[in-house]
Amino acid sequence: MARTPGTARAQNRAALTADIKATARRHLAEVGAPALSLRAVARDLGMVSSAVYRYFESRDALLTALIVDAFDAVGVAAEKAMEGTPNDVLVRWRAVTTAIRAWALANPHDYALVYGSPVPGYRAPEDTITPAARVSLVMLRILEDGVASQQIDTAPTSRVPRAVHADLARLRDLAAPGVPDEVLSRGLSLWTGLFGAISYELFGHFHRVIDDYDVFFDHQIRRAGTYLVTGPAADARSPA
Amino acid sequence: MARTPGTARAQNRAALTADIKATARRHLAEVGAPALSLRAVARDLGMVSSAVYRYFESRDALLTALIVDAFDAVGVAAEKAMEGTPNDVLVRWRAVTTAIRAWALANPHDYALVYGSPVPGYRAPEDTITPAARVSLVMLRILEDGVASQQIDTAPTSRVPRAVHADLARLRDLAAPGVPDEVLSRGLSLWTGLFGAISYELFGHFHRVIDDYDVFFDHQIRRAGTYLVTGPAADARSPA
DNA sequence: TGTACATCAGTGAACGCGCGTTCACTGATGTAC
DNA sequence: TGTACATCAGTGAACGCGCGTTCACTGATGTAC
Repeated sequence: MARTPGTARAQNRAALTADIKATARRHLAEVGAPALSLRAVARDLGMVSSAVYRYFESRDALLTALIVDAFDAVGVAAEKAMEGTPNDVLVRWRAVTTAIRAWALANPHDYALVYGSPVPGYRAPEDTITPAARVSLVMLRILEDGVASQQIDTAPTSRVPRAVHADLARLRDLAAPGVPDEVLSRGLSLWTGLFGAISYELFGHFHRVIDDYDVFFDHQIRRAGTYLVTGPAADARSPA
Repeated sequence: MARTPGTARAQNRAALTADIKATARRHLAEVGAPALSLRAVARDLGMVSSAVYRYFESRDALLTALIVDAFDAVGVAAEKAMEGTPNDVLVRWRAVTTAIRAWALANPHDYALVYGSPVPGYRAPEDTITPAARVSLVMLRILEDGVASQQIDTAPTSRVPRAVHADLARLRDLAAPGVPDEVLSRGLSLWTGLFGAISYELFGHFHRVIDDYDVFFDHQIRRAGTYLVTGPAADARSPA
């Protein structure tokens, strides 16, 4: 059992690392990422600022940890929403997107941290790529299962340019076997659209335009789900 | 002619105000909004930091001016793209969205300033609302003309919840006469989707997924245009 | 056209503050024999 | 089980820096008569 706990020192270390991150997240929620201060975090924990350097090698390293955690959190939210749903594209799409939005509303600064403007001067290391992809894999899974069970109309509706096909093919091989260009393309469009909708709401661009965001979002998501499954109107289709 | 020029002092004032803004924009492009420093701007102009207070009452006021300018700039970009186009929804949609993306790519920090995370501690005054709306009016105009000329399929495809209808009705009365809920709803969805797509690209979320952004964007925009005009597939339509 | 006064632009010093990071150090916890 | 040494956590002072904003001031530009 000496596996997780380890020595008392190691335990303390793990606990304090978690404490620092938790405090940093609280500060993040108050002042935003660019103003996040290592000294303030230390002060809040009753330790001297230089002590934090035993746990995080720099302010950027702390930010990276927060970013990784945020990506993981939104990934977990999406995965949980997916769990236990039947293989019904509309149901899953709605459950997952609703969960992502709910997470964003509950953690606006984490959302802004990962989906808002990049923090100036901060360069994301490679370690963030895997956690960042997590939430997208849920989406791709919906597409995959939806195509496999023939819920999603896969008929091509527009010519896919060669360069786009190359990108989609790579993505398909990597994480979405069996999902044709047509559906991947539709899916990516809805996916970026989802984050556009959440950002618009969260960053206040619908101020005085939309009053009831909950209902509006759900309505838009249902529309999007329909489009995902059926594609555009038949009269717009030009066989490839 | 004493209108625009005015006294020599007033001219100097106008010129220096413009210089300060221009310098601030340059700094913005280098360090981002949260790190924008009034002192650094002053230094760069060879003046003492307190002198800037003759022109902008605070750092926030300077930021507000930059925000207003950015909103105006993207609005102008969209308007210019719209000018001279025939009343063809697909052509206009493509021209306008392409212009907006081009502006964003050319001015990433301005884009981030207005469409990215809000600057922490900064509260946008009401003066930003009108310039912020400018670019959206172009979109609404496309819808309006497209509906009036019967290019856009207006057949309802899904029940619009009451709360959403209320919001859409207000928007219609304000800026989009004659555009039915169905089309407004579709349009808003594509509109937020546009900014989602640009943000995804600009903020690096498609790193290692999409290689050729130009082609990808254009492909997605054409898809979206088709959807805007025709709506979802007929078999998905449930008459209201 | 000329003078007297008011307005304005820009200066320079100061206030009070916070930041990230380094470094030599003390004292506690762990490890090897 | 006990001792000697190595590792580590946390301290406190310091470096060097930058920030927004205020204020009393000088000197130039404008305005009214």
